[in-house]
Amino acid sequence: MATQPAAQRRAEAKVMYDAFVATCPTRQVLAMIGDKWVGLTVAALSNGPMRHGQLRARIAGASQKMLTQTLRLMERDGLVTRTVTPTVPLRVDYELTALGRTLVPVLTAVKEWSETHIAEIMAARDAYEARTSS
Amino acid sequence: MATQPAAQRRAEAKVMYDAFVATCPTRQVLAMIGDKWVGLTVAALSNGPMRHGQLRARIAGASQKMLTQTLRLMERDGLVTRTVTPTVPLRVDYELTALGRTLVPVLTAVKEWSETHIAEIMAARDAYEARTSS
DNA sequence: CGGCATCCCATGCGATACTG
DNA sequence: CAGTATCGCATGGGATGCCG
Repeated sequence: MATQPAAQRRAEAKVMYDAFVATCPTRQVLAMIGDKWVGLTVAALSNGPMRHGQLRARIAGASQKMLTQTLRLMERDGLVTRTVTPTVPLRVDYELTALGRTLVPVLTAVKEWSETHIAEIMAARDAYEARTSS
Repeated sequence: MATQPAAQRRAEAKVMYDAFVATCPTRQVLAMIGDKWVGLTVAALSNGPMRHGQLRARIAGASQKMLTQTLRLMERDGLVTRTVTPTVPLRVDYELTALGRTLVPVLTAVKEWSETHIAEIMAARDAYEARTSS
């Protein structure tokens, strides 16, 4: 079948894109903080260490699985420390690292932009709905 | 079976969470800019209007479907304008709105945080790998 | 050229049940 | 109490082909 130019170009582009993503810090970080639960977790921990169960209660809506998964991810990326106290029953505390705390202002900036512009966004959505459903 | 406390509490918590998310500006915005392609698209358009095809080439890795979908979403949220010139062949230009441009500094802040701390993150990942695969 | 509809696979994520 | 494993549905997103 010789070559399949279109498909091949696509494949190459994808590889290049993947490589790009792999080396682009911003994309990685955006994926991280854009994660469904990371933002909330950082916010919850910004007041001090919390136990797994406390976080569960604080975040309400995250399944236990998702919370664990999110915390593991954040631990891996050096945003939180995980401290196990092997008593019975077990006790596990999570705390923001120095790196994790530097993320707080960034999330605050996003938060402020959000609160400032949410009304415009909602208005745009309403206008869009009105325009398209006519 | 009277009531099913656990399941019921879960259900209620979920409803409350959904309501919370629906009204929490930050979560909505985080979901928006955390979207796989929105960040790159804003970056691409920050230099001026671009045509659909140009964006395709610029972003390389986004399928046509995803690009269109992303642009629609951004149009809906009032971040970009979509201008159709009904020539043959068709020509469509996208441009950031005033609202869209206010988002640029926020993304820039994220970008700067990323570039500053990516090394730490990578180091944390390596350390984590080394620790867990031992 | 740009957009939409269809098909289809990969992944995300919740529910549940079990282990330490 | 914290975590893991399994299942199953819902969604994301790519490929392709047709229409304006």
